[in-house]
Amino acid sequence: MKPDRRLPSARGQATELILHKLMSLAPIGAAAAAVIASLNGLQVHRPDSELVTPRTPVTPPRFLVVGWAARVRWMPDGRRQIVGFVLPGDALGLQARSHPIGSCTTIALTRVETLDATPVHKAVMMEGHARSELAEAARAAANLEEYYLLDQVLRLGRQTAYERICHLFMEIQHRLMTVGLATETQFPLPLTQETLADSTGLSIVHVNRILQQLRREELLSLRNGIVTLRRPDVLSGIADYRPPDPSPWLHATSADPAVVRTVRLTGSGSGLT
Amino acid sequence: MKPDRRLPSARGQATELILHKLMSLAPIGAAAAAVIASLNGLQVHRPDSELVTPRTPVTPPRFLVVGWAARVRWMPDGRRQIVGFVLPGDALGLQARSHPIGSCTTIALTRVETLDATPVHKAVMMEGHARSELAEAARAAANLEEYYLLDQVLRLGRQTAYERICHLFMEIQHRLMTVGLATETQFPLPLTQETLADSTGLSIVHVNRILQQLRREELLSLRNGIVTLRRPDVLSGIADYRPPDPSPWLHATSADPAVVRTVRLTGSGSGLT
DNA sequence: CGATTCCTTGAACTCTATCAATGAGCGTGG
DNA sequence: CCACGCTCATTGATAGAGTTCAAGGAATCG
Repeated sequence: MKPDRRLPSARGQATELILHKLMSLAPIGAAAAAVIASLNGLQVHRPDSELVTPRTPVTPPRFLVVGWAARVRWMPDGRRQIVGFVLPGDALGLQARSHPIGSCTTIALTRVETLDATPVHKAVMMEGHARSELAEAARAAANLEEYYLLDQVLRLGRQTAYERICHLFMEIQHRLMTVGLATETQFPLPLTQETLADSTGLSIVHVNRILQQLRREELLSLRNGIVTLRRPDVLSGIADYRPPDPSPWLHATSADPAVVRTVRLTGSGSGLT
Repeated sequence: MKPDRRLPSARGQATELILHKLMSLAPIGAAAAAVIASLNGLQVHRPDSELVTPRTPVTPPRFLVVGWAARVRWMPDGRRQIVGFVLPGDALGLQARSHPIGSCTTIALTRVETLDATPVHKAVMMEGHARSELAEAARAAANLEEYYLLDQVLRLGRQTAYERICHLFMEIQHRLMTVGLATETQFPLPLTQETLADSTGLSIVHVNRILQQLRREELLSLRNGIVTLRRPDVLSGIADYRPPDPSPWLHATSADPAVVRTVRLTGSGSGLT
């Protein structure tokens, strides 16, 4: 793997991003935060490389911190379906359930950077002290993952092409916002229309036409891999988008504000090179 | 709840069914088998009743032992999507991840009977002795559940109506066979065509036409809620159906044959009244 | 026997896929 | 610097898969 020759604070930003996400899922104390801050073992993966291979346990578990990946399922005739996207802050193979199975491959859609999540995995396993905070966060993350999977089923099963695209964009915007990589109206979308088609169960051509329509209607724009939501309210109405409500998972009081405040994400860079 | 006024051995059959399924997922020793055999707290649920309500923890966790249920997601305009079916032997809310979330309701599609799974839940939680066998089985069951969810995504995203129906039937046949409720060529299907449509993302009318076609081609028949696969090989070819491979989850040697032999399911009754 | 519920069938329509071709952007090498 | 090859986006024309509307039949039940 190539050495990391970018901003010196790259690793720090990465761990902050993970911490930011976990804190949105469960209260995270100083001890748990220290575990996150200690993560290292940066790996860089080239586009199209396989991050997770079916039937092969993920060794070791990792956090994706830069770039996008997708869980993909193939049919023998070449059709493929993207089951879900893996975005910065998401884990690969952290939950035992999460990956070894599924017989679906996870591939990098862009250049991807991952961190070794073994310390978190260990902390989760030996259900010790405040480390159970990490266990709770991991469970919440798995719940979230399932939530997005169910959203995907709803999109594919009962929404029109138009609704599917809107819904997917709202989901991505929401997910990226929780890790500080999107604003209320903008987010990076480093996907080809073919990838979009494989996620929404549509043909490339039709994805293109829906995007044209959305632009024509001035609901959004998409240039240089950046989506701008011009009418977020209208879009979420079209899609009937409902963001997941994390509150049911936050059994305890929400995270200590003091801790939260120490973790300010720096700017809203795209996180995509 | 109505008292159970059917075969005296009903509860015994139910626990055998669960044991049968768990043994297909992980080695189950005598101690763990005893936990299963001790399950009680039979409840009867009427068709259309809610077994699991979104945002409400399942209390207590249960095993479905008779009948069919479905996890359902609604849209405000009345469209609904069935995310997956819950068949005899499946758990409701056993895995922490499994249900409290998802914001999807589980409804009984037929008359349903459930057993209180609390003893199993406790055994899984306090990761004691051979009880970890139950934990392993529970994890494997959760993996399986995810597998079926991914199959559903593939069906909805990239298969034609014809393929979807075939694929779904192969999945159901396979799942019912693992609990002794189906043969190689026959299984009960207590679903209306509307339910089938809501699962496959199709319209009722189109489901009807696909079924007509499959009958006309003599690939299967469907009468009185019984599906007969006349050409299982052809059907699984059409659907590109691949049954989940449990071997990756069976880390240890397969279940003790002596124990297996004690658990003979009685006949192949439909289990559906 | 009427009232439901579910299944079946036909006809018209529409959404989405497929086929085919063109254009824009980009990196490479001569 | 430009030509070439490549990938990706775009557009039109056509075809097909699946939906919607509407109505009739079969089975069940009180």
